[in-house]
Amino acid sequence: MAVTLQDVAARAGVSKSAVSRTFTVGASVSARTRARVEEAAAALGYHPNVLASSLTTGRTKLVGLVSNNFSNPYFLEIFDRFTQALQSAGLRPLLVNLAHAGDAERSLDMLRQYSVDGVIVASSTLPPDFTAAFRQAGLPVVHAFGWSRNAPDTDLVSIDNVAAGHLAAETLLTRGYGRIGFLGGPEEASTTQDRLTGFRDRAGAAFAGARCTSAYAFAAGRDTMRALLHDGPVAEAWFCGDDVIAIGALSAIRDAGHRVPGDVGILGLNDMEMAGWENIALTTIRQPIAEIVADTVALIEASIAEGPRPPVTRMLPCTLVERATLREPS
Amino acid sequence: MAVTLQDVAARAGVSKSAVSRTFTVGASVSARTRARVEEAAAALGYHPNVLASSLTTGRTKLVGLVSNNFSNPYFLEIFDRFTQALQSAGLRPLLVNLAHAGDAERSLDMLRQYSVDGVIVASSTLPPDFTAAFRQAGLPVVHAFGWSRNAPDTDLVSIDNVAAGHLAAETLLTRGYGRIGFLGGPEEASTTQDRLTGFRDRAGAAFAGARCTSAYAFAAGRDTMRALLHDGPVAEAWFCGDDVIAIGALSAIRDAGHRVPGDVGILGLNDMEMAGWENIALTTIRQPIAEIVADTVALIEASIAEGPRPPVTRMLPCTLVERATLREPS
DNA sequence: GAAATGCGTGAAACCGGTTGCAACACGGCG
DNA sequence: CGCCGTGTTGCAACCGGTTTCACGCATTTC
Repeated sequence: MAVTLQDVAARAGVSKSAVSRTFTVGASVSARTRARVEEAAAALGYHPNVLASSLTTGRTKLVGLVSNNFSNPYFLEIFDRFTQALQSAGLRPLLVNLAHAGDAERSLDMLRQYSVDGVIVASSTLPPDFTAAFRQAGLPVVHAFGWSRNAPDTDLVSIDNVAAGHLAAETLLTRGYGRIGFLGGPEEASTTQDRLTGFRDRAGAAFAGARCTSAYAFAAGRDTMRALLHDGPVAEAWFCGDDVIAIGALSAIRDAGHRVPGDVGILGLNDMEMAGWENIALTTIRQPIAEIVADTVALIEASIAEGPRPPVTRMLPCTLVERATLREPS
Repeated sequence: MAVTLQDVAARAGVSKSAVSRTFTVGASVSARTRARVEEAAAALGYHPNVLASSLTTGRTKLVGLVSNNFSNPYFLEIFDRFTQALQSAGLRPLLVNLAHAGDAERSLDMLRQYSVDGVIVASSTLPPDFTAAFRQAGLPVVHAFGWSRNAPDTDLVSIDNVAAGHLAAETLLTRGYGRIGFLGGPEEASTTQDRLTGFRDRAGAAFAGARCTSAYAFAAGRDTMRALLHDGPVAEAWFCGDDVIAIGALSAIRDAGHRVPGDVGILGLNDMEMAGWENIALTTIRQPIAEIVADTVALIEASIAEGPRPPVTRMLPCTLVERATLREPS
């Protein structure tokens, strides 16, 4: 079927070893042999079988890309960048969708079966021992966009969520909103907790309360805001733990006849592409997603190349993106 | 490092063959041997190495999932479903992002290197000979959500885009819009051409003209609609070849002071999740994405299991989803 | 009771590569 | 001329599995 090492060796009139060495960087081959092999390989259209070589080298160049956020459009941007960055690094993303409850264990087995070189976990709401399980299996793991309290010894790349909470509270207060509240994502997400902590800290007496949604989804933001408008607590401005939630909340607020940003202010988090669309124009806190992805891939590469080392935590700063859902600073 | 077949064999006191057969369905093993092997495997935590077995079986259970639509949120829904469907079928998605020009060839080599069992191409704007290249390499290929004119012999699962064009024109005319136009996606996309063909056919004398955008993106829809409002052709209603484009167009129309759906009607295509958000409420034509994905995966499974067969084309019907960007039928 | 049938088993070859090792060629040196 | 070091090469073992094959054994059949 496919062209093998053997075929190339036969055609070039050399041994298998010679061919193998031609395609191994840093191996000792004479210029003459290399030329012959390369010519034969080109003529036959030979491509080394990564999987076969992985048997002896122990490297598959496969990286598990694990997530359970397949409904938040923000993650498409994340996947886009991850796949591109991995491809540039010569690594291949094996995508794992943790949609259902039982998927976690099975995925772990699966990634082991394919002997992936490393795992990137992109999510803030995974079962807490999931990341740890990889780590325990001896696989390099980097957790991006969130973290597990139960896996303090894994690499982590993320924004500083407490600082994001600070920035949010300061921003809302600066704009002259009196009572300010927090409308977070799922309660169990580490990011939600951290953002709330930072926000409440800085809001002080102006803190009007917090509510969590069931998911990072428009409907969740809309319904929770509806309930909030009906039952309270009331606030003049809300910091939402995610842009999609913020957009849902916006929709509910306008439906109820309130004006944004005059009556109510809304501040999102992420700066997903849609936040910039003119008919949404969400003021939001931007995650430096390019840097997060680049750092994550760099860490995975380093772990693969250099073996185990003490875990690294990298917290990146956020910035405010001014649009139209918050009053101008007075 | 990892537990191997050999380890299990030693512990169970049997040969490698016996262990291998225990994990091969339909192989001949006595109940007693099977029990012993299973116990040993469980005790050791053994999982067969798929990659090693792929050497002899020729099956990796890896499926290339190739796309270049990583900026259209609609595709996150598609990836979500594909990954879930593949996982349920015991297959693993190796994600390939064709963002850059040179990626196509390299990806082809790459997928061969990993000896994937099959390839799913999810896009309508790929270089036309890309799909054909897979086919020529002897790999099962299914093209979903579009097709290549140069690869008439590959499996195809898609909506009937000409019929979608018919439906669009009929719908707009029924709602009493006089002059109707088409605002399509990228001109080179097969889907754009087919939708236009169907639309123009049925619009007849009411056809006001067509314009293509540079990408499936909000900004493209917005900018093209701005230009259209400025330079014409003028139309009372537009059929947009994609929801994101439609949403961009909506934004431009409202910015220009026109009312939707009174002055101008907008009809999208896809029914992505955001189209249903109350603050967007886009009337659109729904692609039966669940069926497309299910059929695609079923075809890949069949191709892998049964080998080459004549190519299959499956065209699924679309339905109209009523929301708020088109007048009610009179 | 002997021969035919069948299943279950292990040894060994093989899948497509990599790599340790020993053999070898070559040039430079004393 | 002999010795040595360097650089190149092929052989063979190995990675972790699968599969062919022949054989042993128990069961069935005449």
